[in-house]
Amino acid sequence: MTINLKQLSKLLKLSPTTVSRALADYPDVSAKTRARVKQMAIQQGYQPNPVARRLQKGKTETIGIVITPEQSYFSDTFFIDLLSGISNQITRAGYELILGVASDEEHEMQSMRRMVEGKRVDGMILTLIQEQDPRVGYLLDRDFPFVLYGRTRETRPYAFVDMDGKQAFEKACTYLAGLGHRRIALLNGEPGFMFPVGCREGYESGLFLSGLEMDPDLIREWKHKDPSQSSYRWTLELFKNDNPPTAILFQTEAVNGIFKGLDELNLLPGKDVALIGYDDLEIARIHRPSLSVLRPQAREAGQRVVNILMEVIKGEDPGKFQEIHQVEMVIRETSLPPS
Amino acid sequence: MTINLKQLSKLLKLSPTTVSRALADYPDVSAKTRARVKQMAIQQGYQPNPVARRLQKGKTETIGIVITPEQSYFSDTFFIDLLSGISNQITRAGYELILGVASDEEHEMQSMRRMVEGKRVDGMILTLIQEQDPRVGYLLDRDFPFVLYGRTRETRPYAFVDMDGKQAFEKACTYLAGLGHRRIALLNGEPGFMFPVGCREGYESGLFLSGLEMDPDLIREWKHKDPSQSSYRWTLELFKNDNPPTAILFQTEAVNGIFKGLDELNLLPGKDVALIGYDDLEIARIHRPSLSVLRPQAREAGQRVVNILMEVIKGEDPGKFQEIHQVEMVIRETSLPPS
DNA sequence: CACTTTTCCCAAAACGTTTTGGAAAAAGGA
DNA sequence: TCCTTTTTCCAAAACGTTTTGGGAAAAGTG
Repeated sequence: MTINLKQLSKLLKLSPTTVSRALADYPDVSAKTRARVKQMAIQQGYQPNPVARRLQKGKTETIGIVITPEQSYFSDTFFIDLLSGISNQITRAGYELILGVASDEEHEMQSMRRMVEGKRVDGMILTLIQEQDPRVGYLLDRDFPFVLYGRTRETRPYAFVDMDGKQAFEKACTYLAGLGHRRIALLNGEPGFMFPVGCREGYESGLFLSGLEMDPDLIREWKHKDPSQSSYRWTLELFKNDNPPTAILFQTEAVNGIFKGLDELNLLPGKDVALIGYDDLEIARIHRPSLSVLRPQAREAGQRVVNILMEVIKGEDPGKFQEIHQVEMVIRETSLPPS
Repeated sequence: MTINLKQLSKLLKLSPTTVSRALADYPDVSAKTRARVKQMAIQQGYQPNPVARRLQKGKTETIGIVITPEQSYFSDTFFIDLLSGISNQITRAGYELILGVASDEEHEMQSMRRMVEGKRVDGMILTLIQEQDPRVGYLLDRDFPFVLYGRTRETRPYAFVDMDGKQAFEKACTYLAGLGHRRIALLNGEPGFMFPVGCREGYESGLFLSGLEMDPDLIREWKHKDPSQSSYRWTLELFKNDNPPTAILFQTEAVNGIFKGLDELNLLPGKDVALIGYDDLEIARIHRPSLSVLRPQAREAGQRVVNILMEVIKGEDPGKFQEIHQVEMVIRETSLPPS
């Protein structure tokens, strides 16, 4: 059923060397035999055994990624889009993507160490990055190729692809201010992770650029493990304020809790309170009124992550690859002027 | 940094053969040297190169799975739980899980063929099974090891782990009937897939056992690609009925659309209409009123899938492994008697 | 003690590629 | 024609394991 190189070369009355080189387009095999070899290879359905190739090449041709279920991150389209971009690009390079699922931070590290120290991968992709992320230090210490989707606090140079959360939230904030909103709240992600840091910077910068004061009472943080519940509570709390917000910025994962909170307060989303979420999840499109969002291009980002990782594996300086991608704003029905 | 077998054996003044056999607990190496070898291996941080082992053993020690983004299947906890069970069990066996992400059915097949014909995996795991599933025929034809999470229409014997959707829906249906509901609707999954078939059987059986007539007007089907939108429309349509339902059975993925539809009709979930969903997603727990659900044990199922696949790879008859797991019912706040 | 059995170890082969370092044949140049 | 260069091919080594098939030494047996 599956033919190997030796058998194929016998069929062609050539040496395995020549067949191998013909298939790899080496110039030292004549055009005629090259064509003959390729045709026979196709006819016989020959595919080089990847395991043997890996051993000889000293590469695993494999990239590793570890995900954690808690990352409600896994919501809808966003993460799967990222993964889709990653997977396709890896396949295109003839590589493999191996997946670890870890229940907590400890197992996450354990799963990564198994891949790295067990020589199971040539490079790692990291997501859901923390401000102080032990994984980054670990990989830098042993000079192992990796790329972050996101950023962390680390002085040594490393490669990353990140969304410009700061610019995104600044844009959303100035947009709302431009509509006349004066009390804009931020329901931010969990502290400890890197992404909310940028969100907050953009939010503050947006307020400043619009000549608005920052009010600590209008900033709240929800939890990854329980986005809906925590955002629900914070929504109620925001409106206990004497001078409640007329607009809220948040991550779309938290939208269910916000809708629920507003509903309980008899406030209509979009009408009584303007809303702009980060991430274009399905719920954002189908909800009535539909949700205005900041839309990161997760698929493209995933592809870039892989392309960069390939360069780093080749030996390029990781510090050269630090990309910050712009985020577009999609105005739908929940971003009207204050009533 | 990373030591290999030859270097380790030199350090121990033993042959590579003996070291290899010592580490593998062969009886033909003395207890004393075995201990010595193992200690040195740990001290030197030796780990056998998996690629070399795979080549020699003629196995890839790798399992493949292909997912499609359209499977809104990916919602929250369910799929990630399944994947978590799969991943952990695979790691425990010293194997690897490689992941393909395919945008449509064609690429799904293509991704699988690459894994199978490219000798990249020893076995495949299939999810989101269709009634007529070309993947199953393909794998059976070439006698390649695989296990389904789900079932399909196929006469040849094959291994699967499935949830007893029939029993689950029957249980939910008779429960609601027992509360006094006489008009119970079914908002079923997309035709063509296998799961909705069982749901429908259970639903009909439940009605029958409760002495209720089946009414085709109370059965609707939503689309995978757009669960919320389609279920929203069907919800509105259900209540155009002269004799509308007092309860709805459905898959929890579709709950947003149902809530939206009920809201628009000024019907209170749980109070005016009883609801029981299949799958215990986050939204089910956090919604007020909280949603009664049928809860499949996805993690355990994932582990079983892997254990079975390992047996099939060893050469066991796949027909021996056909498991149907019971589904528990979690009564929360949306399953009250009719008002 | 002489023979058989058991214990313990190892050299060599094998897995299926790619790379290295030529070598033979063909072509080009005088 | 003879020498040099180019073209085209290949044998052997290498990648790092595990398995095969002994073989020497130690232990048991009569």
